Amino acid sequence: MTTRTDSSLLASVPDKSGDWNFLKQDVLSAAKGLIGCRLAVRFARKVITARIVETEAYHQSEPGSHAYKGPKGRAATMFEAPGTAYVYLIYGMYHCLNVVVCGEGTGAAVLVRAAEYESETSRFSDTDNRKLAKKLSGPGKLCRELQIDRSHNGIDLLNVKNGRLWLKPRNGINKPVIESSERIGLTLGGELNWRFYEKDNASVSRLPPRNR
DNA sequence: ACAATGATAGTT
DNA sequence: ACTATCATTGTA
Repeated sequence: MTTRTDSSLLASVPDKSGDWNFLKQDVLSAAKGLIGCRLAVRFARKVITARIVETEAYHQSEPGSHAYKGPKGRAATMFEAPGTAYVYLIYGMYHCLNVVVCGEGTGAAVLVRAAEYESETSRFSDTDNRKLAKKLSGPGKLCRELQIDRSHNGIDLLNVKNGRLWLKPRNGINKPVIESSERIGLTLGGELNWRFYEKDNASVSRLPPRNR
């Protein structure tokens, strides 16, 4: 409830105008910048929006990334234009949604690990809200719930028209408070703190690892 | 702790 | 062709 002008708060306002240049910068800036952005998904009767609260960065320069071995097979999508969707099947039963970042010809993407539904939570009970908060909390759960699969691989997430799936910039003035940790579930590249999530958000998929 | 489930990449 | 591995999750 502050009334004076705070320049650190105003600094994030340009995101509201739909400036996606941060996706074309380094992969870590892109991963952090996507926290707070919204995912819009068109269903038959409505458009659902969900606010991204957890991401992971992947880059061709490190062995944890599918792009490490070059633009072959499924990883070819990671070398396409920033804003392209990279969707793949994992463990035979789940899908993972990534946003391709950096530049065309560079293999880099940001895994969308968790999001929260944007609206109509307050009129439910606390227990219902806790359940709702967990619906999109994990890369596989998010894709299952939003019905995202490999048919969405390669689509342009920055093109609002005629799409089923697209990105919207941050809404609101405050920048999310972001923390980082190691990426989840990797055997290679596990030492990098390339996972980013909004502090204290109930929809984040996991707490940071206890040991260091 | 582990099973479910299938694409992928590496090895015969 | 065969096999191990997986950017996961739900159940025990």
